[in-house]
Amino acid sequence: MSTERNIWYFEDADLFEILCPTKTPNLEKEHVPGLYKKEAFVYFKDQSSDNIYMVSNGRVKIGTYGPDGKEIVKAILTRGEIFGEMALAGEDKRQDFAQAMDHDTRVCSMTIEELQNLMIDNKELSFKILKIVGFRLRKMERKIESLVFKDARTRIVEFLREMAEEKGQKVGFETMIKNHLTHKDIASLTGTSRQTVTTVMNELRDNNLITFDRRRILIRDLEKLV
Amino acid sequence: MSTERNIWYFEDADLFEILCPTKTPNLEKEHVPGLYKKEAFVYFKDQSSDNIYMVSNGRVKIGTYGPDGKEIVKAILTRGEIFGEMALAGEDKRQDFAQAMDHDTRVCSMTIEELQNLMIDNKELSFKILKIVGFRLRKMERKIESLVFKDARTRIVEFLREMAEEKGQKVGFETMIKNHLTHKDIASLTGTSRQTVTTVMNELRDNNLITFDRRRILIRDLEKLV
DNA sequence: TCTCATATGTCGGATTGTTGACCATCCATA
DNA sequence: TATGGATGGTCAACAATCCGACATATGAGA
Repeated sequence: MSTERNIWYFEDADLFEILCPTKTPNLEKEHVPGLYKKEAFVYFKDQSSDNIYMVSNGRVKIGTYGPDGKEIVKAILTRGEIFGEMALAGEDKRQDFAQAMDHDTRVCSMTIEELQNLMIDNKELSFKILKIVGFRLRKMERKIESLVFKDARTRIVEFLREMAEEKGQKVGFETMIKNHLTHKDIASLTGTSRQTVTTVMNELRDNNLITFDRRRILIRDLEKLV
Repeated sequence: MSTERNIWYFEDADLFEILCPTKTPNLEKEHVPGLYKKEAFVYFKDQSSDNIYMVSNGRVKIGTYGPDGKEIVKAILTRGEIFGEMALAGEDKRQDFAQAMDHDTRVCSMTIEELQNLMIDNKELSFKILKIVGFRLRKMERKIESLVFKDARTRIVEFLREMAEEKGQKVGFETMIKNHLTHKDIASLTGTSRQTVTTVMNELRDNNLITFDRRRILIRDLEKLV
């Protein structure tokens, strides 16, 4: 634990500042965030992996396609979240696509080469990147456990809790999740079907545990949502 | 795939030297590999994460426990493979346990602090570690896709193929996998049940695609195994 | 060699969740 | 404001596979 503290001690390097340097406009030519329309792709599957990105505005969907061509959504990212970082870790071609979900989606980027050069001079940055990748890894492991062990209903409920904890705004006991996802998205993220999501969410609403409409979900009491 | 494998082996060699330096016995006091009996734990779940390990001999099972106390096997590692590396990436307490599977299991280790010091002086090592973690991440992603998309039979078949490609010995068209796992282990690794594994494997045997006994599996022709 | 715990093989019933089908609702935009 | 495509709601039928139960086989250790 004290070890832990030591590691992150230096780690003040603010990734946001590095990737989206709004404050230091001396090199601004390079750092205009990419602007994407709704549905536009930041990158496609199988494209070569040579950039790393950070969401500055809007939402970005990371996903891939199943054997039958059906889309799997792996993650939906919002401001400040990094993606495409697998390029750093030896990925050759993109395994996933990255697609803007909102109209005014802005994404900052940097080539792997640039970032690697920064990392060489900046140990804290290296550790931070490692930490980010490690964090993803743990999240992924939890997802696997969830898929193996838990039934569809539980997976959906846990997904809602996670969303609420990560991106929700607390208002007293209640937690509000904006940026509403479609049932289809939630199904894909939890490995269930669209119909099951609908059923479970309605059941939760009937039990007065949540309310929702097409653009937000309100969780009455995170503690009680089981 | 070839790219992937090249990277892996090339770097592995180095790491092996660092973690299990058999050739440079000048500091041998430190580098006697830990010796574990069958079933002995290298670390337990919830123990603090302060070492990184490499299997030198025998097999090590990485796993955790489900809500009902049932064991989930996440990976079974053999010589040259690294584990416990999440400690580097900010893990505080072990999410998994690591348990020796064979009698004379030997494991080399190094504290995170030591390794971090090495990494600070050795940029290449940092990148290697990052790649290893990234490699894990991709493997994990494939596993998730597999769990979401594919039925039990397919998952089991793909698992056999992967095992064969990673650890099998080719003999002409045939591929032999030693270190036989129990059906229970395979079930846990693929997210299926013990009975389903038995059924599928017998079906494969009936179709003359594989043969097996309790200590090895022989795949007649990797191409044809579908 | 004998014995017992562990591993494998097989079955049918129970269950979960997917699938497809169909209708209702919403909302962007023409 | 009219309209079509996307989204949400619900149902019945079906399929996969898990689970419990039980029999058999194997092999490590007494």
